[in-house]
Amino acid sequence: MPVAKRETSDGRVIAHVDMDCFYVQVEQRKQPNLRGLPTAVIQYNSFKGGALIAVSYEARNFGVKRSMRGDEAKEVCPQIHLVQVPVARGKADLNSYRNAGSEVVSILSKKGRCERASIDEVYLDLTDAAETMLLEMPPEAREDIQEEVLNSHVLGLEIKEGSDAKEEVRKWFRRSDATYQDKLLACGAFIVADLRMQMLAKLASGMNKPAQQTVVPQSSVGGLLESLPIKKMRQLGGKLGSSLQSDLGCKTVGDLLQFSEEKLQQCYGINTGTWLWNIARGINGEQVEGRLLPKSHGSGKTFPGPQALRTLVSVQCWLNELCEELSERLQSDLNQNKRIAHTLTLHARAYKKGESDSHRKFPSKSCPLRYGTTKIQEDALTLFQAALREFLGFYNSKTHGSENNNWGVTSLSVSASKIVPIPSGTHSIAKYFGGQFPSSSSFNQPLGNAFEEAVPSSPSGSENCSGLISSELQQNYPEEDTEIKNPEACLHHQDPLCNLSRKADSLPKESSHESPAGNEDRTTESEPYRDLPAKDPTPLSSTPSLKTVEKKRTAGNNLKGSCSIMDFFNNYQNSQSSLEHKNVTNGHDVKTASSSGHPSTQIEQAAESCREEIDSNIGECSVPNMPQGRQAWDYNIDEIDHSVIDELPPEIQQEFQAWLRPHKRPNVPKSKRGSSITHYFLPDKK
DNA sequence: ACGGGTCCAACC
DNA sequence: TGGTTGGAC
Repeated sequence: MPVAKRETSDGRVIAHVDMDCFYVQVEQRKQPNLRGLPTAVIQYNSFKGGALIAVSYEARNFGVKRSMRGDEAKEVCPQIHLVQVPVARGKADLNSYRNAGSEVVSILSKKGRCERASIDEVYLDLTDAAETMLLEMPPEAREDIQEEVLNSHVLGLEIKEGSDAKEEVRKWFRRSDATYQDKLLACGAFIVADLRMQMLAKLASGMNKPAQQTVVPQSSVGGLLESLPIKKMRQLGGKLGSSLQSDLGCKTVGDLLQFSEEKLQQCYGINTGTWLWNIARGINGEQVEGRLLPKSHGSGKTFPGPQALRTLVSVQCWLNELCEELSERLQSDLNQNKRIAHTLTLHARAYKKGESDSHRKFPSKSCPLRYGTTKIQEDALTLFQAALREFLGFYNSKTHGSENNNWGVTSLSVSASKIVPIPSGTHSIAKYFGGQFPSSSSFNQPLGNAFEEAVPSSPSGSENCSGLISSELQQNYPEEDTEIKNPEACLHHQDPLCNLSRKADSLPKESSHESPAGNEDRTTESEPYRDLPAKDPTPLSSTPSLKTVEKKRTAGNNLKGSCSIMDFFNNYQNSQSSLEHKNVTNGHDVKTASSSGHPSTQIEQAAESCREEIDSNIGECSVPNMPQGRQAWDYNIDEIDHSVIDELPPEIQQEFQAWLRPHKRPNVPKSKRGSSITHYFLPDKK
């Protein structure tokens, strides 16, 4: 666990924790006999021995590199142990790594605010803990300094020839004439060393990296940046970094110093320009976000070259797998963290045969996320079909149809975002969602935005905004029937015709005789309740049962999206009176409730059942977000005497600090930039 | 045909 | 504001 610590310009002590070859460490914990041996983790054994995605330091010593194939690694290092990434549902399953990453965070987060940057990378703000330690046990008073600490790299500390490095480091940490910030930093180093020992115990694997802990005093930042190659700087490893080199002639971060902030802004925009100007000076005002949980979940897979998916059935097959995984993760997020995702997005890559630009853009599509594996699968497929039609072109689809062999999908992924916590005190709601959703409790409000463009809202407010695609799906794949029961048939050999002959027949070939602009969509709208759920899992019929209609009326309020739990709270906080809102949500006048937001979801439906509980909680909602509360904050920040800040409650201090940080500004529109010579310097505009 | 994710800024 | 895209790691 190599760790770099640094002080930011505002004097905070930040640790960057980067678990190197993390996947290997996790696998070595699973198989302790592999500890200390040259090991690599690979994905997909089939092609040239699989792709290496993590390499232990023992293996690196043999010249094994990431992005080698397994076969190459064996050549370079015959004794290497290759461990495969776990596979579930025919795809890489990163869950064990994700969970191990959570373990890491849970240890680190005891010492300070954590930001989970990736599966194996965390930023940790140790300022508070370091301050406490400085008071209780200042470095100069320490007699015992751990080995771990003495092994630190201290940037800027010269170790003279023949001198004892550890002694020098010890002296550096303990020197009494150090600045306050360096003493704080020293404390940070002690804390990190301690954390690393804990991690070691937790992961129980060898410490692989030679340079395990690096301390970066403020005084050495300048020298560091002066010689740091542009490309090594975070965020500059890509096109921006290239542009900096080719257009401004910068080889190192320090070379940026010669350019004014204005110049950099002209070249790269107001925010990037300021950011560049700052980082050249070692200034990075970004604070560590106190966020332990991911903002989204995704599941995807690539289908390189010949493996490309060429039929709707095989796409559906794989989408089902991806959605199943996603749904599982959403379910655990709900159970463990009491969070609900609101948006489902589908991404794909595809090529079209016979077109010169064979990899045209495949549009991504999103829609409100309905919980329940089957729902997610249905919606994902519908999104895919919408995107595919766009991809193929509305007119082309008339002649070729989407079941043609003219396209191939080379990657698929589904993701869930807009994840918000269930308000505290409503845990019974979580319980409500904890189990599987009975399909009977659903009402199919299939997809909002994805089709709104194709299906204009009727003036009355279009209670049913589903389009042709989804309705075809519903009809051709009535529940229970649509499910591909045996995905393995698809998974093991990627033959799309996985015992689905009947279903393949029922695939929507209809799309081949549909009108280009999607006008036909409207015709299906003539059955207003077509998409409502049957109470029983029977195929949907075009003549809805009374029960169904009833369901729609009660739950129908939610169709306008004003009644989700979160919306409920948001609206409240946006200064609507709860009474007023309650009237709306409990009433049957859908129109007045409609303001914005998502069409209905099951969650919202369930929310209705829990409304009383929410109402009782809402009374305890904090008031500061109410208008009066806001006004209290409406003064000039510059007029505040900074010395009082310390006396404010921590929360307010934080808010105040936020004001002192650099603010992002909206970027200047292109038209304004393009008028000058500066557009010549815009990044990578060819 | 460098995989599978995740996050962010910019654009519309 | 929110969906969509592109980029970065």
